[in-house]
Amino acid sequence: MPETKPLYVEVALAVPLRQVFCYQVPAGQAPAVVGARVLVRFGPRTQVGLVTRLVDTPDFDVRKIKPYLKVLDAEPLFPESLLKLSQWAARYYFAPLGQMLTQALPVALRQDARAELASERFWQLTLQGQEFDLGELNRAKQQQALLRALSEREHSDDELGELGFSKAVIKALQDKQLIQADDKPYQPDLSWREQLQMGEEPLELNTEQAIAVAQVNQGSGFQPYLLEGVTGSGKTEVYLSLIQSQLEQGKQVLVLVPEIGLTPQTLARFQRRFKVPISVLHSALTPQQRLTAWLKARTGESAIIIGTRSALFTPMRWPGLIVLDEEHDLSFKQQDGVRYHARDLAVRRAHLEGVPVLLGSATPSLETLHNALNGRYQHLSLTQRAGNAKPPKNGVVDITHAQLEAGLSPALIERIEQKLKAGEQVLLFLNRRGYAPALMCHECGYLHECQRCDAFYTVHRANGEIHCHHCDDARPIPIQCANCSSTLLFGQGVGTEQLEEYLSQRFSDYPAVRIDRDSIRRKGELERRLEGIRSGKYRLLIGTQMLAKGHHFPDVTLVALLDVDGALFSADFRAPERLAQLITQVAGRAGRASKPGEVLLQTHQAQHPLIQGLLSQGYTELSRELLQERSAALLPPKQFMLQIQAEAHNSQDALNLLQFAAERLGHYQDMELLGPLPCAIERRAGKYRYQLLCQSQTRNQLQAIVEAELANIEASPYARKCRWNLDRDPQDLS
DNA sequence: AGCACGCCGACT
DNA sequence: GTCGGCGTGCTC
Repeated sequence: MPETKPLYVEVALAVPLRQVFCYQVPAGQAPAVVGARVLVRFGPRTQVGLVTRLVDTPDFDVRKIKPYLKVLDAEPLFPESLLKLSQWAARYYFAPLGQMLTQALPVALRQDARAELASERFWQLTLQGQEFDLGELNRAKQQQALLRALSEREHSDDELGELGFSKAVIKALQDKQLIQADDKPYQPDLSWREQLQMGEEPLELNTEQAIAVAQVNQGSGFQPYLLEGVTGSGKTEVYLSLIQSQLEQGKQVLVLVPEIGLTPQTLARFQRRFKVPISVLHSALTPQQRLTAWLKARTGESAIIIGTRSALFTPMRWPGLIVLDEEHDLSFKQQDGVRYHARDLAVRRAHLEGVPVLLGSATPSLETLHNALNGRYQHLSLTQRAGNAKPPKNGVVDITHAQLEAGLSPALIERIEQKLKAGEQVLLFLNRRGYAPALMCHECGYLHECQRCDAFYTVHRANGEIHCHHCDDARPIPIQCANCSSTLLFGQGVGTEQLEEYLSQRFSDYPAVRIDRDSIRRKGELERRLEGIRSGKYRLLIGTQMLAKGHHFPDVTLVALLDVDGALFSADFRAPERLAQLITQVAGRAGRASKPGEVLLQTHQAQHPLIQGLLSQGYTELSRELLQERSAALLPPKQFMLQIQAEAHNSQDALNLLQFAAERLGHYQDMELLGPLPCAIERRAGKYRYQLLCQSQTRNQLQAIVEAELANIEASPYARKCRWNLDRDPQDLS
């Protein structure tokens, strides 16, 4: 039977409509391939879309179908596995395919950028340049140096940039006709696959590490692993060893890391170990840089691809392994657009690619732990600290009746003093930036409140502002109370800025350093401060979340968490898990083999079961108990959750939609509903926010019910009167 | 989401 | 008289 050529293509467009659109193949042309971008006329505008299917009989009025304007890619942008992954994710997260695909692509490709590595420009001497006497350029040292470099061999534009030659210098020599450009088509350098060049020799693995490596290497095809390794147990060495095995087979490895600061450290360590091309994808790249890294992964030139959440969608020509480090980290969950979880999609991708996926953490999420304990994931454990380092000693400071100074109890101040006098470093963790979390009037007690949010202004002394952390509104610190005009205003509560100020006075002989979003605004400031800590210049380290991630401070022997009470009574069912992870992670920043660390928690709730459990058993055991509690309470990961969030300037507009959704979804026996409830901060940037929580016993039930009802909800008159979104497997119930 | 169309208030 | 407010509807 002769094959009929499809005359139409289905195109996914970046519009929030849960459908694809049909376009005609222009007369006389071969159809665009699935996975290629096409330029189309969409209503009154022109858009870039992705071909998802070829069809010969469209289910749309043929007379209304327009031809597409132009094919942008001769080849699919993605391998089939990534197109499948995007389709799966769009369905799972109840998102339009076009939106999911758009998020999966690098920004440059969402427009009509060419999906090919540009030809490389090489510079070489002209005949005139070869005969040129360098002495004539004694007054232009840069030009002289460039000529000298090029007289040895030709260099590419990029290489010259790395050597520090400016465009101006190159241009000057070109104008003098001493050098010329030669554009050569890009040729991927795949030599790493022939012969793997090592840098540093691998460290010797301990027994547990060796077992973990052997287990993964013995497996074949798809298999998820949880690598549960206490801090300091050498997870990275296991990653490196597994990566080496893959590289030796000519396979690429994708490494996903959390969003903050970890990338340079991890990158440096990988570069020291392997002399292979590494692509790095993170948020600070320009669209063009990102595209280049993406393309080098696709051609197979990059042996290792390191990146944050969205790097999950980087194509690989020879995929071998996916590693996701600090798998419990919240930054793997996308919080706008399609709210996908990079950890869950990494497992899905590994399945589609037929490769192993390794999730690593000292404090695994209960979701992953659940999968490991029930056998869906293979469970690998590292329980020994490298070099026999002792685990930190934990303790509680009950501050029920204590007189606090800048949030510090006398007992803690004394302990800090002892440590400083002994020449050691101290780390103080306070998850509140700014000077004080509120501005209070001494006469009338008024707390200065943001006009657009249900929240108080945070006082920032350094720049003389009060700042709302929820809507970003900022204004000068008022001189008079907004309520009674008194001038007796003071900061209520303690933030990192105030803590630093206090400690700098109290322990003026010991330099303090603060690491939070405010203090490291300037580029390179974080690196400078971390270097100062490593070199021992700073003795007192003060920080927020930021200090809890990734970095290790071997000379710190006392870690104190100043205020853990807030999280003990949170409405979010994940709060205990998060707090336990945070405390364990912060504690893990400190100490080394010869100097074990000590961890102190300041709390009004010294007897709280979570605190006690954590102190007596540690995360490994406590997490199993928390998991059982979750099961008993029929919460995730036992059951499956969808959060519908709505916001509007008029609260009723948001509530109407959620009530309508609750009414529709409430017809199903297999669906349990909670709400509509106000969000933790009900009004934010002038909008009222509510949520509806939907739960089912199985993923499939949830999928089927929501799929059946979504169109109805969307078509309701309320849907247009508010902004709303779906968050499957929500991580943050605020 | 955009963008056009459309139907009512304050301006040259 | 028309400039422009944002409500409603549509996009292969």
